[in-house]
Amino acid sequence: MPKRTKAEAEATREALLDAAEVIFLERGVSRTSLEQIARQAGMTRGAVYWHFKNKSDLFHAMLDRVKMPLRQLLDDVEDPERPRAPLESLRLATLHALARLQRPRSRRVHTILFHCCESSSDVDILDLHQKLSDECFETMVERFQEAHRTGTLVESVEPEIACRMLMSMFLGLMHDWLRGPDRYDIGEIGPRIIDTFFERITLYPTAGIGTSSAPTESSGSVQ
Amino acid sequence: MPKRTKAEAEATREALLDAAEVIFLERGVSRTSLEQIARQAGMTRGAVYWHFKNKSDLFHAMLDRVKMPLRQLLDDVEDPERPRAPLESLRLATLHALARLQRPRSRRVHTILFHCCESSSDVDILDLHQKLSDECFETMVERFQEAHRTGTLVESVEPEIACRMLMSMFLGLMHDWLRGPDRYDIGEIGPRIIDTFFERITLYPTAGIGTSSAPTESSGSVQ
DNA sequence: ACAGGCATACATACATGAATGTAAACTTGA
DNA sequence: TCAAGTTTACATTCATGTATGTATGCCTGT
Repeated sequence: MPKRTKAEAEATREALLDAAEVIFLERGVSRTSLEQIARQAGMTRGAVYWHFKNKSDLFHAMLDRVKMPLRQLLDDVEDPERPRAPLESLRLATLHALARLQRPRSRRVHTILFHCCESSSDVDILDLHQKLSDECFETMVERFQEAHRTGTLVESVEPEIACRMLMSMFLGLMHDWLRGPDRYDIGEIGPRIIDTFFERITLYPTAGIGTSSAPTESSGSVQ
Repeated sequence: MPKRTKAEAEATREALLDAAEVIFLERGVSRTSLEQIARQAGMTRGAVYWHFKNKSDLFHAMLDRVKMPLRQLLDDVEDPERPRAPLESLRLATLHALARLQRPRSRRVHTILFHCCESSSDVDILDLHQKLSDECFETMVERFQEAHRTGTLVESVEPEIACRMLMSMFLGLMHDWLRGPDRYDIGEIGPRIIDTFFERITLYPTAGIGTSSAPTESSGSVQ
């Protein structure tokens, strides 16, 4: 029954993307044909070619439905007008990114990105990750540098190294957990890892990280 | 000129695997045909099908030429009769694994594993990583537990968490660096990351690790 | 030692199937 | 009716696996 209303057309588009997520996940991107995606959505290849130029286009559209967590992380760091201690801000952002990752769609798409698609096949994952990673590093390292200046970051820990440690840990944790999400509860392990990391590199002038009563002064710029 | 000597046949086999590394790297595994591999090696598909059952078999043969660094890491931890402190043994093993990764062949193959192949396409990467990762965790966590018992590991750091931190950091660093090896010198950044990590979780009864005799105080476990 | 015979180490040819992209038909909402 | 949305049909491309061809190295009997 062709030709639905405009809303229905949009619904089939979403259904196609949903289907793509499922099939990409279980067959891998390169091994899934557009017909498999169409059938999973209850359509035919014609519908796919109407809404998307080709598989690569569909893939990008699928990615666009989930904001990348690393980018979202940065946005949430900047979030309120209320300035936090830089390390605390980074910690919360990381935890938030971890929480986002557990949402079904985000989890599926990132699993596909990490484990079910090749670099130079249908989409240039390399550049995609590259830009995100670089942008993420540049923004986060400023926080670490500020923490280092203000003495919140343990002095023997270089800001650039701390930043790469955090990013590597997060990346590695994603990679490992998404490989087999049922092996352990990321909602429990993840925060413990993040918190332990920040606990080990943070110098507390007065109180601890605890819940949120982190001290935000220590304005004695050491230099 | 068919039918070479036995040594020559073995040489073509190696040439085919070399070619596979190159082409897999630049085209991705699923997009490379066996003919492309054969031509890169100066052969035809007949040679490929003589030496290997199919693309999956060839892929596994390629993997077999590089011992997996994580497994090699564990072997080297156990290496001499001389018993080391568990954390120091882990640190050295990690550094050694990092060094191995920089060797051209290892680097190429691991780049392929991380970025140029899908999970359920030609080989089951998931299981492959899974077994390795689990085995690695089980062995390493014992070391961390021992360090925790003997007081070498900072008490507020749980052994299981420390183990996952190290593994995630290493995995994430591999993933990130192999994505664009020319962005930074892993030979310099890597060890600094590893050393900083162990410096931050180690309690030194008397002296420090390499150069830095930094005492890790701040043991006032808050909360 | 050497002449056959056989297995080896490839190359070539072919049959098959599957995925792609496009064009044309169809069907219904606006 | 017109165009958006979807189906069906078709031509093309391409990789795969296999079957066959073939020349050479190696071995064995004498």
